Amino acid sequence: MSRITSVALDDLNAEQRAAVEHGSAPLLVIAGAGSGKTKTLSCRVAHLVANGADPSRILLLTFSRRAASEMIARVGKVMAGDVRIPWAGTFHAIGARLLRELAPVIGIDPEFTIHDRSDSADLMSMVRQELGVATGAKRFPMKGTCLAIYSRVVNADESIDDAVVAQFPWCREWTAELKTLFGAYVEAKQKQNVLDYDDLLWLWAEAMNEPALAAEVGARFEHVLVDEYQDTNKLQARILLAMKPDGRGVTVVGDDAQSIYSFRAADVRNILEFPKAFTPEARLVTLEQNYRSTSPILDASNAVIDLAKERFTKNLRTTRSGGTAPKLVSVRDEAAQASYIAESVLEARERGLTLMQQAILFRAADFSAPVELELAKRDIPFVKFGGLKFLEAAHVKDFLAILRWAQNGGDRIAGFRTLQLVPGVGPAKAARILDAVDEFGPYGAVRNTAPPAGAAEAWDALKEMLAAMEKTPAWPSDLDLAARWYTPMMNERYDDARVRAGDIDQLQRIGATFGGRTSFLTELTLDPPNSTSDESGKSSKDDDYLILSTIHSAKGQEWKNVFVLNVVDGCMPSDLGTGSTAALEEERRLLYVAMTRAKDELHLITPQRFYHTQQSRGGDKHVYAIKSRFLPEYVCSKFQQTAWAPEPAPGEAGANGPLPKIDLAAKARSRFS
DNA sequence: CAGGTCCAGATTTTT
DNA sequence: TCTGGACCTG
Repeated sequence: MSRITSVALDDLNAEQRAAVEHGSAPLLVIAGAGSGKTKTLSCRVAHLVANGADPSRILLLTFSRRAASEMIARVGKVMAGDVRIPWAGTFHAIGARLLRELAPVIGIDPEFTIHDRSDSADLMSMVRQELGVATGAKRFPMKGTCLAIYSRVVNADESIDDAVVAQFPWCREWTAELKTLFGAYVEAKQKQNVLDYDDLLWLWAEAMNEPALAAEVGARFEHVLVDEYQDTNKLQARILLAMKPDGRGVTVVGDDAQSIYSFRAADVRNILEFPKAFTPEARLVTLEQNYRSTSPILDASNAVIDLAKERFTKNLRTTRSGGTAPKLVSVRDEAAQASYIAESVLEARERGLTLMQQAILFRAADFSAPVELELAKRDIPFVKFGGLKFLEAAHVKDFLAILRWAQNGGDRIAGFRTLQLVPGVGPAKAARILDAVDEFGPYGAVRNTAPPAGAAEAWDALKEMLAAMEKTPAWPSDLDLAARWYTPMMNERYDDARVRAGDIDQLQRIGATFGGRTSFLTELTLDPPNSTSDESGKSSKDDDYLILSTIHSAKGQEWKNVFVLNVVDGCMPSDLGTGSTAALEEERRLLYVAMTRAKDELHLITPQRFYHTQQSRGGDKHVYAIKSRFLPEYVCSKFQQTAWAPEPAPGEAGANGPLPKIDLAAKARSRFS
């Protein structure tokens, strides 16, 4: 077994090695950007296993499923064997799995279904209607806001009053109503046997409040390793500490300079105060050697984060001397920004960089629309991460609702959606049928209802489908049943049904790889494919393509050549994020995260003007933008500052650049609405 | 009561 | 531009 680790250990620097070889006392690893965090963590897992730890008694909590599988793949490589870590995934995914197991003990039905964000918002809205809270003259917060407040309360372990005052001050007058609403919302979830994202953490945490249960679950895992610990929230910290009160076997890894999820109630204090949670204090290992970026890029990144108000890690060092200074490129507008990128990307490809070694990063998903248009025009393939989600497409939601309702007849949101697919069934009729579900089940309730006028065929088909799914649930044939029933309805409903049919096909194909309905629905809700072409692009998988990603979704990744869009006040920082210093500081860290993704080349682009979106075709109304406030003169001096203008196209005045793009962006979005 | 039309308001990042 | 709600019609 030592053969396995000794090879890998030679490859590590002193600090990495210390982290890998550390025993079972609690350990905090502060790992700067590009400091070999994944490598260290996977080596540590491999080292533990090589020294006798049982892989099935290791719990690996990572931020995304992708991070987990990458880690597992690397453990496999280091071990030169096929080591599987069965308990690896996000807090939410692991929570769901544990809760299904613990269900009988904690008084919930193990067949619960899980609501994603929009389902939860719909249920919130439904409860709000029934309660009549929102009937006053003044406007009650919208459903999404209600859910955000609720979520904040749960994840930050705060009172409603505190959460509203601190985060949603404009809702202060509604605090009492919100309390009532949340009470009713919780009741509705319980009655319908559905859990939302927050329940997965909260129920887990509450279960761990029971010492006997906490001891039982804690003892299952000899080692618990948590990645990206700076982005965990109060509730997640509570879970960890309850399972492992003395910290034995606990390793957490993170970087406070990369904390970018406070909008999800992530709390940097978790990582900063981690050592003090134990006696004796947890060991601290700091990784400051950067292996990713050239020194000019790292210098510029350090200069940006140097200006942060408070900070706990030191600046990173790199051994990668040489390389060119990062570029700060001024362009006329977003159209020019898009041309600049397209040309630079192609030029880099001429020099030998593949498209996959290059990425375009941005603060908000829709910033990339003009770039997408330009890339499409030039036939440059790309895949976009973040922003619009596969699961948010109406037809995908429809299809999954059918399966979810069959799984859990009590799930009113799923039933409501399914029933209203039938022409002639609206909210009232659907509600009446759902009221009968408790007694008769979905099939029974539908059978007892007269078919709506003109839709007898669809109604009969619905009955048949539900009967089949209820009597002999079978996988993956339930998928085919659902698809067969849904397809005619989809064709009726959408003009672009043909495109959508492709997605349903994909869902069937993905679904068939799961063991059953429950695991399919759970996994899909908790770890959705994070790019729209993730699933449909299988055939072109070995093709070369460019990555477009939100900065949030780019977490943990790296590319040789990185472009950051709209590094302009109002975009970075987003003008929504300038309200408080805390929010502003997070925006600064976001820029830092974006910059530190780059290995060899980095371009920050600042368009000078932005066209107003609401104006007639050909209009020229625009505002002038100024360079991001995170780039004062001193920081700029670390860059090569250039201006770039596209070659004027022959016979074109160049004034009608930006307008068609807006149309395309809308089209792209409406495809999924 | 279903379903269409019209208007007002919002508008980031994600499990 | 898009969504959600209010209102109107068959």
